[in-house]
Amino acid sequence: MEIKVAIFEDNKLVRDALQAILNGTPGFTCCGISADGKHWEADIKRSLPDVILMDIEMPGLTGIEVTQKITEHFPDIKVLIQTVFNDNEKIFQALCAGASGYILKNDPPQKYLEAINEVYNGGAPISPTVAKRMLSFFSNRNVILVSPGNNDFQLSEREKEMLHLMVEGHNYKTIAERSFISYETVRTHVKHIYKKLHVASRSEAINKAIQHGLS
Amino acid sequence: MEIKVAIFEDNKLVRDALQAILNGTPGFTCCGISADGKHWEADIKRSLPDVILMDIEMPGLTGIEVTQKITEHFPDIKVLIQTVFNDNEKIFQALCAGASGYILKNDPPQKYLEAINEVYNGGAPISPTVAKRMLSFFSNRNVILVSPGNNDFQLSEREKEMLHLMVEGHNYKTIAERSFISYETVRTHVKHIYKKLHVASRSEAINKAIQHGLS
DNA sequence: TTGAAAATCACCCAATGGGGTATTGTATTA
DNA sequence: TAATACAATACCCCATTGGGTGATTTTCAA
Repeated sequence: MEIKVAIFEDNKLVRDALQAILNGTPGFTCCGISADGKHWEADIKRSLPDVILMDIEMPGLTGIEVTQKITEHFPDIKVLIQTVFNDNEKIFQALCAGASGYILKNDPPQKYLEAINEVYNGGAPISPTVAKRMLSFFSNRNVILVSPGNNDFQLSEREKEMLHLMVEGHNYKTIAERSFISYETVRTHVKHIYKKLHVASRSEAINKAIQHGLS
Repeated sequence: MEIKVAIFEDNKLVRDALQAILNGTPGFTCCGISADGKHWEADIKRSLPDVILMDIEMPGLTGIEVTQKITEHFPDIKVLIQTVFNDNEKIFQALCAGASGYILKNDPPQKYLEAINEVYNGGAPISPTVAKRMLSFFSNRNVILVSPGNNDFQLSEREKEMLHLMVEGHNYKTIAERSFISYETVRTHVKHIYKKLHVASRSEAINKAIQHGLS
């Protein structure tokens, strides 16, 4: 049984090269190629891949966002992210996106095939350089982990704005000034927020907001 | 030049076995062994290792705490953590402690030696199982990154407790009940906290506490 | 087109929070 | 031993916040 691989990659040269390598190697098939993430859902439903090779720097929807959506909607499909990891801040976003492995963009083709095989078999291939960057990124940091999802408190956009400003430590007056609305309107929004979050004070609201990633 | 390795491991059998392997292999020396982390600083200053093999589950000071202190005070010493990683929550604590690599406790001796060699040469060895756990741990989580250090607001222990309860959303009354002190005493502590943090309201204090990892 | 949210503003009253000041005992340290 | 810092307690005054009630306008979907 061949491993069906779909490619998301904006560079045509790289895209074609990867496709050629995959189709030219026994055990692998390239079942789909996409230059961007715009139609990721349709692309995937057509190609039905086992493994997706995802470029992290794509125009429009980034590879991170597409990976997030794919792992959410198609948890059985493994995503292998290829990156240069120049941007340090993106490392942990990419980590949280739910990919199954990370390889470097200038790893040799043989590494690509090994990595694809490894994720297909439930492994988690990480290139040494990527691993090193990951560790040094987390080294001596304080990180707060937030329970996933459950963001369905039905807060309106305006209410989310208010809550965000509250989390930042503002009071009614400064929130009103920043939002160009009256003090009393801010209070009304906040009352609605409290009802929706089932809390009765500012600090409880802030706590809940942070705990559920509403900030 | 031989690589000088110090061992932190509470199990005597494992400890002796590791020592024997290291001393029996050309290129490696065991320069120190410790059954716990109580005297980590003296131990290290005596043995002056290049690499430390750290057991994560030790009595007293945990391996995570010791690793944190070592990487803080001796940034040139590489720490290689050996773990079973049964406890999922510990993964990211271990990550943030600043270790240079992670291997599984039941990896074969050959893997140990390879890993020690790899960290010594600036690499970041991560056992496949550990890598898989790490990725699945971060998968689809929201994470808040916090600026490191700068915790020198000179808060007393009691004040930190108060602040912690405030961050959790409690009011004066419930803080007083939980801490078994009076309402007015809580208020006094909180006033002191506000002065030390240079804030003037609860939400600002909460914000600052989270931003600086005081919670 | 009619109704349901959402967004805006306002007033009242009670509860909570914030700032100042003061006293007492205890522990640590110079 | 004296000085210093911290913990704990208490009171006053006023600012801010929380809850209720009510109203107008807009927007969006059934």
